Amino acid sequence: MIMGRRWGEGRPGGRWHGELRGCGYRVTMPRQVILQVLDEAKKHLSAEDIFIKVHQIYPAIGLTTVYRTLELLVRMGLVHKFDFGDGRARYELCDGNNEMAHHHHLICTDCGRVIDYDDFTEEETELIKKTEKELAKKYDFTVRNHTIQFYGLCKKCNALKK
Amino acid sequence: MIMGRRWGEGRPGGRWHGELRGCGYRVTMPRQVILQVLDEAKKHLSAEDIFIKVHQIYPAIGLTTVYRTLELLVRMGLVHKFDFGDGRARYELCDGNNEMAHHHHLICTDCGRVIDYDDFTEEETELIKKTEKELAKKYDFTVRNHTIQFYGLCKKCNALKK
DNA sequence: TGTGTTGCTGGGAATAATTATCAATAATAA
DNA sequence: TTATTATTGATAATTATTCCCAGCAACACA
Repeated sequence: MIMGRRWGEGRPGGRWHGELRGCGYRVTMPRQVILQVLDEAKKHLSAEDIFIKVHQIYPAIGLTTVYRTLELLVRMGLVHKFDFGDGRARYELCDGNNEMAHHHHLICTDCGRVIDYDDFTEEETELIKKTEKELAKKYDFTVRNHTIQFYGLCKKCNALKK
Repeated sequence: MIMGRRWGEGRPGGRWHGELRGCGYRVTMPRQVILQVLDEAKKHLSAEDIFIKVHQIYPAIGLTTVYRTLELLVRMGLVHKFDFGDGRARYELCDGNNEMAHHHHLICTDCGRVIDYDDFTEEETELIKKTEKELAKKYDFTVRNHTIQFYGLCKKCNALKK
C-alpha cells in the first residue's frame, strides 16, 4: 500500500511538487498554498478571491505573489485563465487529473452571472479533439486549452425585460 | 429599383438608423461613425483602435464616448466583445447580416498573437446550435452569442521552444 | 547538517484600461 | 422654431495588474 507513493502526495500542497520541480521551479509556501486553494475551490476564483483565501492560511502572502504565481501556473499549463468580460480574470485548476470535471460557461450580459455547465460534453469532446487536430495541422498551432462561452440573458434578467 | 429603400441605407453610417431608433436611441454622429469604423474593420479592434480611427473621420470624438457607445452596442446585441487575455477588450460587429463571416480564435499564450479561423465543419455548427437549444431549455437562458477560443502556442513560439 | 548561490517574495509605487462626474451640446418631438 | 432631454467630451477617479528592489529562503553541494 505504500509503494508507488511519491513525495508530497499526502500533503495538500505537496501534490504539485513534481510539476514545479520538473520545470525547474522552487517549491515555496506561497505556491503550495495557492495551488491548495485552487484545488479546494469549487469554482473559478479571481486573483483577489485567491489572495483572501490564501491569506487565511498563510498571512504573509503578498498580492503581487498571487499574480506572479498565477501567471507562472498558467504558463505551465496547470491553471486556466478565464475572462468573463467584467474586467477581472478568473483562474481554475486545469482538469488534467479529472480533479475537476471539464466544463464551460454561460455568461449573462446583463447581470454578469456565470453559470457553469458540463452537460453535452461527450459529443463535444470528440468534436473538439478532432477540431484541435485539424487546427494544429492547418495553422501549425499547438492547442493546450480551450474555452467555450455562451453569452445571453439569464432567467432573472430575461424575466425583468418583460 | 428605388422601392424598398429605407432612409439612411445609402449612407455608410446610416445603415443602423433603424436599430438605434428602434431601441429608442438617438442617431448621433459618434454612433454612426463608430458603427462605420466597426463595419469597415476586417478584424477585432480595441477601444483605442476604434478611437483613433473614428478620430480621423470625426475629430471631436472623446474616448469616453467610444467606451459608452461600445457598451451600448454590446447591450443591443449589435457588437460582440472579446477578451483575449491581454488586458484590453476587443470589439467586432456581430454577423447578423452576414457582413462578417462567423469565426473563432486561436490565441498564442506566449506572444499573444490571435489567429481567426472560420473553417468549421458542418458537424461543428450543428453541435453548437443543438447545445444552444438545450442550454436554453435547461437553464432558461437566452443565448445571443458565443465564443470559442483555443489557447496554445503558435508556429513561431513553438519553434522557439526547441 | 551547514552554507552559498540565486530564485522568490512582499510592499509600495507605477501603469493602463475603463468608468464616473457634470456642464455644455445637439437630436427629436411638438 | 423651440423646448425637452438624451448625449457628449474633458477631466478626474477607479481598479486590476505589473514593475521595482532590497531582503529572504529553497536547495545544490559540500
